[in-house]
Amino acid sequence: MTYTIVYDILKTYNIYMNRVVNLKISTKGRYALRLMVDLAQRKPGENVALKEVAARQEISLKYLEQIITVLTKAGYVLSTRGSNGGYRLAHEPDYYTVGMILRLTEGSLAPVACLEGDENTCDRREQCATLFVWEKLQKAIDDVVDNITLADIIANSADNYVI
Amino acid sequence: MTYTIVYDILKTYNIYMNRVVNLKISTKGRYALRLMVDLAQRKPGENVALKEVAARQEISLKYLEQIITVLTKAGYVLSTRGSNGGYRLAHEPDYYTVGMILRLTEGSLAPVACLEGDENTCDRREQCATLFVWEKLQKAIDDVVDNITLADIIANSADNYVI
DNA sequence: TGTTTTCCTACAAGTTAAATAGGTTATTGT
DNA sequence: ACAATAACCTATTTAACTTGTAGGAAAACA
Repeated sequence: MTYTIVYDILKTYNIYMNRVVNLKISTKGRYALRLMVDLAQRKPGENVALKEVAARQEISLKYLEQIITVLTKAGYVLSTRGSNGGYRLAHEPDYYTVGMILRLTEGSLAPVACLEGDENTCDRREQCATLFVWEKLQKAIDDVVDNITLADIIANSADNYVI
Repeated sequence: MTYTIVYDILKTYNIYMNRVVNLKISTKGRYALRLMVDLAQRKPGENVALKEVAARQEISLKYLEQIITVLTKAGYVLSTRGSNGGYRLAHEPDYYTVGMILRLTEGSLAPVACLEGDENTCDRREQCATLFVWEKLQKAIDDVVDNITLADIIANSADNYVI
C-alpha cells in the first residue's frame, strides 16, 4: 500500500526503478536449473523431498512444487509419494542439457517471436534486414545451453561443493 | 471488452495464450534497430522525417518518437526541427554495433540480474553452481551483438534492398 | 502566418512474473 | 487403523512492465 503510493509518485515524475527484464531468464527457468542440479548432486536413486531442496536453495516450497510438476510430466524426474517419498532424476546427470531444462520451463529461447514456430512469421520477413542478427543470436544462445549438461555444472562447481 | 471476457474464461481453465516473453528482445529494442538501419540506408547527411520511417517500417509514429528520443539524447542521431527537418545518423554506419543500440534501448543484455552491475550480486554467489552457465551465455550474446554493425546489416540485406 | 516536424508529458490497457494459499490424494511408519 | 509425510491439484493475488495512445508546445521553414 505504502509502496504503491511511492511508486505512483515516482511514476508521476517518470522515475522508474528500472529493473530491466528484457532478455532475461525468469526465476522459473533459473529455479528449475538449480533444482535439477540439486537433485543431480544427491546419490543416484535417492529420493529427495522437495522441502529439503527448498531449504537448501532458499526457494519457496510452493513455488518449487509448481516448477517440478513440469519436469515430472516431461519425464525428467520421477516422484514417489508418501513419507520417505520425494523426487529423483530419471536419467544420469550427463543426460540433461541446460537447454532441455530451460526450454521446458521458459517455453522458448528464441530472442524474437518470429524465430519461434513456423506460425509466428511476420509478413515483413522477406524484407527484414535485421532477421539475420536474431538468427545469429539464437544460434549463439543454443550453442551454449545445448552444450552444458548437469554433469558439467557439478564438475565445474566442485570447488564450492556444499554438503 | 470481449477479449477480457474470453481471457477470463480461458484463465479459469488455466489456458493461457502463452505468448512467451522470456529471453526476448522487446519491441523497443527491435524497433530502435530497424530505425537505425533505416536511417543508415539513406544518403549520408540527409534529413529523414520520422513520419517516413514510420510508414516504411509500419511502426506507430508516436511510439517511434519515444524511441528515437533515447537515441538522440545519446548522441547517436542528430535532429533538425521544422519542415525539411528530420533525423540523421551522427556517425558512419560502421560506427554503430547492434550491442550499442540494444543496450541503450533495452537497458542491459545480461541474461540474469546478478551479472548486471556490481550491486545486484546475491549472497549465494559463492556457492552458485549455475553462475558460470549465465556467464557463458552472456559472453555468447555479447560476442554476437558487439560484432555486427549497421554496415554489416545493410551489406547482408543487399539482396532484399528496398527502395 | 501557416505548415511541418521535433519534442515533451501524461496516461491506459493488457499481460505476465512470481509467488501465496489451501486443500486432496497416496504412501509409509507406528 | 491412523497419524504423519510428501506429492499433487487448483485458484488467486499483486506489483510491475510492455506497448502503445493522446494531446499539445516549441522551433524552423516557406
